[in-house]
Amino acid sequence: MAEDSFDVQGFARDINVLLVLSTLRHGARHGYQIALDVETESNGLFRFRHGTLYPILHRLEEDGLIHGRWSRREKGRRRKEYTLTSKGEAYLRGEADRVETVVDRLLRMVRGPGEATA
Amino acid sequence: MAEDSFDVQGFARDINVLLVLSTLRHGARHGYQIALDVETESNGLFRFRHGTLYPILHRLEEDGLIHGRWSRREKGRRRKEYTLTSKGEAYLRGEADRVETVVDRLLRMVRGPGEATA
DNA sequence: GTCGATATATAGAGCGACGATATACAGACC
DNA sequence: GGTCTGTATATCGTCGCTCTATATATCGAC
Repeated sequence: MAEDSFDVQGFARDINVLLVLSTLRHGARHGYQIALDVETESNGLFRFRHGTLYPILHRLEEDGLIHGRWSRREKGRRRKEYTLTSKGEAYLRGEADRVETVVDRLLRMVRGPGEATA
Repeated sequence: MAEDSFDVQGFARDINVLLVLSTLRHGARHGYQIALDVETESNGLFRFRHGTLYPILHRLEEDGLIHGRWSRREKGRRRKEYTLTSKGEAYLRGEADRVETVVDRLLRMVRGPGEATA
């Protein structure tokens, strides 16, 4: 019996979602800060362009994985602060495991059963 | 000093390329057989639609990672048999390591430093 | 007063997988 | 003879998603 097929096309999006949600594990963040955090914490390996980030934030909020509210500031451009919902937390854990499993299976196929990991 | 940024968009393609090249490690294959092998060996987790597969094969041949030649058969539809070139073998090894590294870094960020792997 | 950093947002371009469709050969079944 | 299924390669149009570019807005520094 064949299992569910892996969605290759949606993988890029999955990775971006994981990155956004993971920064919110440490507390509330607004969009611009999320982009900075991801780039800093990954030493530039992962990076968000704002044309990618904001649509993702809107979609995640719509899906109930994050919750956003406009913070009131006396000075500066207004920000939208996002927090991780319990639904988002659960998704984050499940998705991380799923990515690990899929890539593990992929590397096993690519390297063959007898070949050790570098 | 920031390292090179990870290309999120090209990751789906990278995965498909890895799958194609890995089946050719076991010997020459034609396109249709590659698709069957990938699906069988992964127990249906990974899967190729022919609208995806053939363009990839053409591009890989153009890039010199695989080499194709039409097999002469008395009966049946003619096939194009592909073999892995030395360039393709090298790419396969390097790319597998790269995927592993990137995903490792991703999961480390997502799970945090103190959290063990499931 | 203009430049750069902060901050959010959208429209359009472009890349790549996917679904549909086409072509072609062979065996089975009626 | 005609149809259906399985083998086998190929292309086109669509769709989803990232990326570039652009727009708007606030503020400090020069």
